[in-house]
Amino acid sequence: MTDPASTGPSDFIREIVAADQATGKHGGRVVTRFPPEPNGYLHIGHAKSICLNFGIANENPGGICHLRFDDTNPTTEDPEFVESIQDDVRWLGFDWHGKKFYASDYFERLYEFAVVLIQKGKAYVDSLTADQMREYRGTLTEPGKDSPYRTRPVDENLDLFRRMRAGEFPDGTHVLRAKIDMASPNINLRDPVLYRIRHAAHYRTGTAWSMYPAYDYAHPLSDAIEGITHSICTLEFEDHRPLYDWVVAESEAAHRPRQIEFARLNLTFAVMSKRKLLELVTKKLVAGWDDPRIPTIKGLRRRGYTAEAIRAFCDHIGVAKRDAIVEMQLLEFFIREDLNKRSPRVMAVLNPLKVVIENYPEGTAEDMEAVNNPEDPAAGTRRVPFSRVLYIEQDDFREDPPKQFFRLAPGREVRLRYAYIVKCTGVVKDPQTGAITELRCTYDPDTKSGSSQEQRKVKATIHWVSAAHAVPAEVRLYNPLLTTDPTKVSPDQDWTQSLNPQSLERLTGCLVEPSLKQASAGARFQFERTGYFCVDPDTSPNGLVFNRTVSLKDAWSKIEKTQKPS
RNA sequence: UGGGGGAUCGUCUAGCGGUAGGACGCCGGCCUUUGGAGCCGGCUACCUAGGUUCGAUUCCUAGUCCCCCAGCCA
Repeated sequence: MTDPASTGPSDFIREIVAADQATGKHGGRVVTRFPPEPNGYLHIGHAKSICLNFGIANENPGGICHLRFDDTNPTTEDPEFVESIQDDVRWLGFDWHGKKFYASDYFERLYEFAVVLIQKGKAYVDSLTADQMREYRGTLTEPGKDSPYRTRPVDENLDLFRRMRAGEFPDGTHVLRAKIDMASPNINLRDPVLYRIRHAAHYRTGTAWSMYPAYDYAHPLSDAIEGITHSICTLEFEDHRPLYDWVVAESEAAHRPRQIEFARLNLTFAVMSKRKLLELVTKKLVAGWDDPRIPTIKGLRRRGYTAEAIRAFCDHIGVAKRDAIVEMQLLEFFIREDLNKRSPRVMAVLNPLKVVIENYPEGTAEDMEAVNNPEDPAAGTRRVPFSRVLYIEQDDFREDPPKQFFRLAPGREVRLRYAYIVKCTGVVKDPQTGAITELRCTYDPDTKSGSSQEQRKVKATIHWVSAAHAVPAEVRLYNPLLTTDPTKVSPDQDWTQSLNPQSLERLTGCLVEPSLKQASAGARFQFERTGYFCVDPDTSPNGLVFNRTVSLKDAWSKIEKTQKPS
């Protein structure tokens, strides 16, 4: 038996690559590419593709994965996106080793290929309007019919195409189309558009061009030019493959890449479409591309996700052709698993409840020794100040404790983590509202953490902070952005209606242990018993701000739910 | 009612004619100064119907269901 941990991911695409390597199909070369269009930020779905393409390249000796910006539509693309994409790929831990390309680099060569196509009688300039073209295209069940311009002489096509480039015609007046088969049952083969006129400035080529190549033309040729061996894309391009192959073959490129399709990633309760993500950002329904509630790489990163966790997730969801929706819990599992090993533990009280230890001397404090990470002895220990007045979590006290509630209640004992066992002796309430404002407790000096007298067992240990030493902080809790399954929302209704109004909970009165005072943006911690948190860039000298990356698994909340069936 | 794909535990995924496996999740238990982590055990699946075969999730046939395609988006 081989150790599954040492074999790495395996899937049908890697099998194809391995088979090609075995037969020497590409002379031992493995060249993949990640080809984003710079019209938005990368999200977790792109991460799957990145891990696949760069992963395959990394696994094969001499393999390489190109980063190519598929920038053939100047109206939606922007250098801001180019920057963010590069940043995200690097952050995820991948390197294109200088192989960074742009489809726009190939515009001149693409033009030359197109001229050859025209000369061969394989492409023509069509002057139908967009509406007419739609009519001529036919339907799913009826064949299309030839455009009257389909038989335009080569010389005229050449002249028109040259003048399209020169900018002589307004948008929409002409297109260059492949001459394939208007009766093909595959609609993509019914003379697809190769070039369209667009008098728009391109972020890289400026106004040099007044027409731009279409994806179906630029993409296969870009792959061929770069010597891509395996061109991996998502399922919706499956029926474009005959066109992909046609373009490569007709252009007589020296190299023949193979397109292979796989199912894109879907995640429960996550907004994954580029269109919707853009809508959230532009309508300011979220704070930006890095809002921790959206599954962009920037959002996940700000939320506290690690590149390692995202990569582990991508390696474990697999690559296949069936449509699938991965449960968010799986992503959460991988971030918990990673953070459990690496993040230092601290005590932080999110919803403070004041506790006075009546028999503890006033005006003094003692330092308690706390373990930084029980999973990593090398992380050492730290000192946490303890004193007479503390704060504990409101959830850790119940005046009328339900069954199986092990925490503090009148007359009950709990251990204060790394400190003493305390007993609740009294409850102080607001005379007007009846709300609990303070707990009175006594402590047992013989039960100090780590002391030799420490024999007594209590059912629960709770976290705390010392009132005189604690540091105030804001804590942001994130809940799913969508209240309903995104795939269940009918296309004609406004999907933003299903946004969860409680997706962001800002807790402003939190108190954290003093060791956190100097924590800098990006630092990750486990708040004991609560979850994993990271310092948000909004943190300033005026105050700490934490994001909850993910909660800890919570056995009590499950018990509680079964107790009160609603 | 054209064409292209796909159907295996609740979810994701393996299987390549020979005991249907893993992960997440869920349910028990152990352990625990985090109701965390860890450990142990359990749960649930081959879309249907025929056929080939000693033997079918796998091969064949016919169905059923799901996804994608009628942008001058990618």
